[in-house]
Amino acid sequence: MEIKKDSTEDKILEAAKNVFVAKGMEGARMQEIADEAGINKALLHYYFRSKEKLFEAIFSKIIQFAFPEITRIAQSNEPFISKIEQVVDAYIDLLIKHPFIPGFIMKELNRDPSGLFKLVVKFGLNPQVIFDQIQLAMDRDEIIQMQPRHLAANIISMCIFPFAARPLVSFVLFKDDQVALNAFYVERADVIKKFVIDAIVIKK
Amino acid sequence: MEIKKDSTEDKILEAAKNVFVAKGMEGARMQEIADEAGINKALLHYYFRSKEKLFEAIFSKIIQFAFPEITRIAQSNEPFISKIEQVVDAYIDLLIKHPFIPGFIMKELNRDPSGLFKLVVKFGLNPQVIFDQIQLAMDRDEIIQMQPRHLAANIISMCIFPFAARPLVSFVLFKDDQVALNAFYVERADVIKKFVIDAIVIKK
DNA sequence: GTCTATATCATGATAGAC
DNA sequence: GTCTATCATGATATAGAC
Repeated sequence: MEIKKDSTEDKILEAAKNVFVAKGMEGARMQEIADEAGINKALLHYYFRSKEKLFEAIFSKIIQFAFPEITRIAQSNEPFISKIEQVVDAYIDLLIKHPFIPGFIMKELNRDPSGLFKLVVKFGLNPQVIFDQIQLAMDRDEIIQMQPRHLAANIISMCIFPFAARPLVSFVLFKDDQVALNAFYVERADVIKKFVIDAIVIKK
Repeated sequence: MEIKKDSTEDKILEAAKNVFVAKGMEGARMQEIADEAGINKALLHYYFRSKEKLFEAIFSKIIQFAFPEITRIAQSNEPFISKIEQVVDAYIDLLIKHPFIPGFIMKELNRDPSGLFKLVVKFGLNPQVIFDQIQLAMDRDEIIQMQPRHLAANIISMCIFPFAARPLVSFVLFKDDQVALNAFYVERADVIKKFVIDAIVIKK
């Protein structure tokens, strides 16, 4: 996610990422992006024809980053529980390193859903593969019976929501104590894994 | 959440709610609010001095609505599990009736956190009461040991996130089949209750 | 490629008639 | 209270010199 090189185009991309992430498409100002990049507004339009095009460039980069290859993990040959653990670890790790991603995506998701969908399709996220794997684990009595979509929703929700609502979590749960907040996020991976396993694994 | 009466002020509030919810503070246009209310822009400024003030009026109404009295449920004298069930039912019921709330709050949460915090404090949400109740249930061996903040985060996440990310859930999980999507939301309450209970209740 | 200066337009806000 | 007309600002975008 570090775009930084030192060409002008890279400086613009890095600056635009920061401003768009902080303010969103509507809140961002071309002037602010230019200032942050250390250039002037005209150059932004020279490299990217319009604000819209610049935003799309940034948005696309971030989406690629935000959807890790969970389908790949899902199709591996390991036990189902092990796959869940890997997915949770992969997500929490990504979110700790780039905590701005959920807030950014959720903001733009409500503004212009179609823009996101094109990219989701383009990067080949295939939910059916995941549901099939869940169903298989149920048929094998590895886990209890439940609708695959709900299981997926539960896991993803517990991973992403505390990051998407970061300002609220910080204030309500930790009175803005950032050290405690960061510790909380690090703990999330183990907490979620244990919680899910206790909920769905069939005790023998 | 229905503001509708028929005075001009009420028409403005209703129109402003719709537009602010759909577009957010930055995306909303005074012209559009005026059109939706069937009046002209000047009247908006006559009733509410500025866009900012109008937004605050709407935001405050919605926040009051979004934080049901979970502290009240928490302090009742019922078994802990029964309280969790009531909280989940209350939340899902609210979200099904007003599915726009999470998206709206999350958008503004990232734009101006302090505005939300003032209101959260004002309406007296006290997380410590909830954590104490969770701790008590653990001390009584009703549920397994885990950090109260994580348990709360897990439950709230599973309730809210699928609504906050509605366009994504609709597209990725249901290919925009709205009937199936609505059924999914109705099922959420029972699914979450069972999931949480299986994860934390100590089997005797 | 990079800059200054400017065109063009949309928006929030106000003045003033009725 | 409600309207029309207008202002003031600030934004995206472009023209043109270097």
